[in-house]
Amino acid sequence: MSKKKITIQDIAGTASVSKSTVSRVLNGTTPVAEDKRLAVMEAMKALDYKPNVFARSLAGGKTMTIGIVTENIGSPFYDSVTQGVMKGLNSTEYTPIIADGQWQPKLERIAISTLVDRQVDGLVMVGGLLDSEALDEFRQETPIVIVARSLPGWENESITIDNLAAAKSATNHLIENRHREIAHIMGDQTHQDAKDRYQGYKAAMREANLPLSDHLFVQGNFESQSGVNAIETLLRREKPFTAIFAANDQMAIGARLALYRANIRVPQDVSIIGFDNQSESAYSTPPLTTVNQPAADMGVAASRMLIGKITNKPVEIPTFSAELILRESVARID
Amino acid sequence: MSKKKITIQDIAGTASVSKSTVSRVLNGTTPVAEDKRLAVMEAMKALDYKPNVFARSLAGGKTMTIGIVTENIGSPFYDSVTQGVMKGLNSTEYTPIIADGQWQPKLERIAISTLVDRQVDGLVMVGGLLDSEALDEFRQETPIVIVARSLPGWENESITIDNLAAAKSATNHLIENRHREIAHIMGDQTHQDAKDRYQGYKAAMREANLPLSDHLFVQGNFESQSGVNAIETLLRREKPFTAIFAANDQMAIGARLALYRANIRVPQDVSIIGFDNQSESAYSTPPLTTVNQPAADMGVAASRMLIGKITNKPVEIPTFSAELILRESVARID
DNA sequence: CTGTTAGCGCCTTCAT
DNA sequence: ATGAAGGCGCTAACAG
Repeated sequence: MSKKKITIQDIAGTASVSKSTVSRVLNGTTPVAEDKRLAVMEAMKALDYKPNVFARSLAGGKTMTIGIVTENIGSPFYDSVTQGVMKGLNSTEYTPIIADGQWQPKLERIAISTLVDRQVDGLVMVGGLLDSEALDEFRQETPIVIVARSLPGWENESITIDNLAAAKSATNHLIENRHREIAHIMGDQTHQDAKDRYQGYKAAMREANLPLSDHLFVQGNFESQSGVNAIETLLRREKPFTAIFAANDQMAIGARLALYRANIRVPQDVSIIGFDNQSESAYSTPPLTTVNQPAADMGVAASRMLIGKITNKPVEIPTFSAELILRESVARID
Repeated sequence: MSKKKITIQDIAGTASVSKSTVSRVLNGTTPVAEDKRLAVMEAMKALDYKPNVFARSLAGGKTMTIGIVTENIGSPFYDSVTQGVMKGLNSTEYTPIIADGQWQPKLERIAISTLVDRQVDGLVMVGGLLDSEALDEFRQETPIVIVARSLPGWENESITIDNLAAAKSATNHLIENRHREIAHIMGDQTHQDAKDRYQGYKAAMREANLPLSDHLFVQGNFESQSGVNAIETLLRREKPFTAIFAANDQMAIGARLALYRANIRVPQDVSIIGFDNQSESAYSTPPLTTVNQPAADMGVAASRMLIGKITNKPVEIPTFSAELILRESVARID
């Protein structure tokens, strides 16, 4: 195929112009006479010219790469978001490079450093644990956008849903179906999302004048197994409950399995609501009522927002809202 | 933080040597006097020097990036593999850049081109659809390793398990539990894996002298919904079956849901076996017997193999085997 | 509008 | 063993 790499010089030659002119039509930085422009484009086509990314970066400063920091241990929810980010980048000139934080502040920091050292033109954090100050440090070097995580002080550069409101409406759904003893399986409280969902649950209970007894809360960590454990804990407490609101689908699925083992029927005996609308929830037996977060769309939005920042184009922060997906895991109490 | 970028020149200055020498200790290309070496290293530490990837690539030729081609629509199994690849790269000097083929030959081709244009030092294909010839075209430009897919002619550059054998042993497990009417939900037959699993199933049936009736096969596409549809089809045929072997967990889960809806108990009435050991399978009700593929490990191995090729180090092709994970979805017929 | 001249930061002969 | 010089491919002033 491509024997020798052809450069800007080559096409400059066959188009009888200077390198600069070629560069200009390439980047559209300065107007170029139409005829020359065409000649250049033709030459590029003919020689199958591919600009050298590295030379370009070296000379120009911009690397046309954007860094994505993922936290790949954990919920597939974040994977969807990452997919979205990449998809958003797909239609642009930017290439994503990914580094993994694995939900460990130390590694997250390293990941960001790696990316920054690689001189990415921008950074999108998919979730993450680093606090505002830590990120501020990097923010000076490169624009950053945070998606699927709410961080105080970053309202203008992050994309999230209102977890509190979503959790509240999920809980309300249970209440409307006449449930009174509603247990909550909490997510890892180091995540703001988990806290917000917990608060949302409490708010709903409070407004409905339902007691917020300690025995209704169980600590989980967003993983399925913690859902299983949560039910076991709940059962051991021997206090009645007719519904469960889990802070994510994985724990909800785990809970559902534990109930199955304990011979408790869903939804006849106990109703369940999850969060995130992962595919697992749709094919659970029975399918799980859950809260849908438009993960991929949020990712796409984040990428657009970042590119907006990079190119100094006006960016408005899109709003995303969660939506309750009604499925068979919730029954009405009569 | 780092106000101005410090270059090889700067550290050359503070270490009182020439740029060349710095470059040499940096790359270990030529012996350097121990004292100077130390001086340089100290300077680098002191100034927090970070080599410029782009300059290095421009001048040197190698870009220290490896491309990963993913197919992100579909099974989370491939995600695990990709994770593995990235993890394997993590401990190296190489940075991964990802492009997505989305299980579309056309896009896959574009993805590879993008990566090759970016002058990646190597390429790992996580799954994929392009045929041998198409890949050969790229192979000339850069080393390629294929993982989680078997492609004729690429035995020495791919990492897979023996899908046929695995499927056979899964089917045998059913047979040993005295099942005779075993249905098979096939995966997308454009995937070699799907074909192999189908063949494995048939081989097991044949060897056990069980009839291979047409009404026992249902075409699926690896997605959960196709598992649901498959059961509906099967039920409509009104031919007896006591067990199902699905070509992946997602379809198995879908099948399980459809059975639930049809009021058919698992495993009392029908047993199920899936494939891939995705987390969904472990928390299904009941948990699903499945075939485990060491996805992440395969990914890691692929990255090592690729780097071996790139650096011309001796690489031996590691072997991975699948393992049947016994869970509650299979019952013995008496 | 367009050609010329400098580098960007680093690696690599080539002498020494 | 080490410094000097040239160049990787491209962009960015700077003159015309």
